[in-house]
Amino acid sequence: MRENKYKILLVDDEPDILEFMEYNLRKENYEVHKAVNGKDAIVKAKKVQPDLIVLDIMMPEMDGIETCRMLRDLPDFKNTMITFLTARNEDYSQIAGFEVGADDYITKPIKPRVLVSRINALFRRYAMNSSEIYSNLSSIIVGDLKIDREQYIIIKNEERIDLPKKEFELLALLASKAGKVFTRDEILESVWGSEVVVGDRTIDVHIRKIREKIGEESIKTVKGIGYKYDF
Amino acid sequence: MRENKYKILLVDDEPDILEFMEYNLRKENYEVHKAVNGKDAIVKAKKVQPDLIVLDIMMPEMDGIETCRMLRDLPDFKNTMITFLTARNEDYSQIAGFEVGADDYITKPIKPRVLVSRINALFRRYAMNSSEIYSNLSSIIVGDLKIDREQYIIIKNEERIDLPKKEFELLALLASKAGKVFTRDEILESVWGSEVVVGDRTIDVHIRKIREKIGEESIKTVKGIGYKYDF
DNA sequence: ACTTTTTATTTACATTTGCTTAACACACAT
DNA sequence: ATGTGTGTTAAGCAAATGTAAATAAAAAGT
Repeated sequence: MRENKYKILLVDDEPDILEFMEYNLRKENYEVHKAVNGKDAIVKAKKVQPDLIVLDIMMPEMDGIETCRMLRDLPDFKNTMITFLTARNEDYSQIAGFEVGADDYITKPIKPRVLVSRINALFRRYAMNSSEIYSNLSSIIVGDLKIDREQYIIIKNEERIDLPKKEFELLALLASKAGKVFTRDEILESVWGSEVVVGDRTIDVHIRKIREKIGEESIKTVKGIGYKYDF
Repeated sequence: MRENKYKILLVDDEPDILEFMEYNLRKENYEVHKAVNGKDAIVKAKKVQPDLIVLDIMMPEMDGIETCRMLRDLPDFKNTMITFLTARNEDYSQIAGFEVGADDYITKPIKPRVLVSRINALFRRYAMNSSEIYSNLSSIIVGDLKIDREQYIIIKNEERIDLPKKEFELLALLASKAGKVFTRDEILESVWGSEVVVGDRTIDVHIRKIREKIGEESIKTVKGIGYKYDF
């Protein structure tokens, strides 16, 4: 178990929303801090060293994306979880957001139930990543899946699954940071490399084949952005 | 059993972390030494000849990966265990440090329990490698195969098979770590040596001849990666 | 030293496998 | 309706590996 509470920093220019989120997250026993703009966020973040930062995208002066970029440039926050708060229809800002290194996003209007379960899920994975399960460096374990780089096989329910190279690399990427949304560009960059140019449907087809082999549930589509491994 | 304690060299630029780890490892009866940067690490390592070196990746001047590379270039530390200390959630592209020859990694923040059990596990493996496997150096047994290095012969089902040198070395390599996929490069490096240049089909032909003699099943092709011995 | 035999490598092609594409279906939002 | 993005399928293509036979190199025998 954990000695002290998880720390969350909420960043939004609307005090009502801050209050609302704070109320719901405190109930879940998180330690909540608040900031009302980008600059404030950076100052507070340095002070409290939160485990998770929730950033509203639309803010006057310095928006969430810019704030995220600045946070990621500071060594302290290279590995802090960051999730965006976005209005449902802002496709453009969403896409820009993930290239800056966000892990997840939550859409407005915020429903308490969704907010809480989403954040709980993030912390579940976060806890896993730092625990002993990682004892063997050549294999990643996430949920009921074991990805063994050394043997180049996947194990699910004691059962071995062989995947071709591209499928393996793609799954390994998604699983390397469960819960994080990977944009199509990130996937291409990482699995195919920067020079290679492939068609629009290539990733989808690979995703489909992986789903065929390990089940439909684990890989979730995030429309307009990309895919994430979830369990 | 072992007459004297295992020696561990801890390398980190933050004295607090050094102290913290030292305290927990001494309790477990390890002999602990410390270094505060890469250069210092190499000096101390030469002096104390540790069994395990724990290297922080993020260090000013010479980082952990660079230090590891330099250590591995010294004949004394070719077989010393090295593990990295890394911030959690660093995706595995950064953990490319393992190509430098690390044995494990431990994530920060460090929990005493995890640290200790992880290091104990490493020494358990270490002890195995230097006792059972090496004491028996002349013969490896995997599945229904016995590989006798001394006599340069293979025994399968009580039956003696002699293989020419290259085929023998190749099979011995694959069998030395059953299940592990050896890339073509690893095979070339290990069986042919780094300077030798041979054609594209050379390995395949040898694999084919081995399969002809010991059966098709045991050596599996992993397309795009290499071969593995599996049973 | 020369011949023979064995082992290693290359060549040229066959075969297999996996990757990508194209064409269309579907879902969802405007 | 129309547009945008993703799902699905099958087919063609390309890359990686398999294979046999020829050649080269090394070892062994005479």
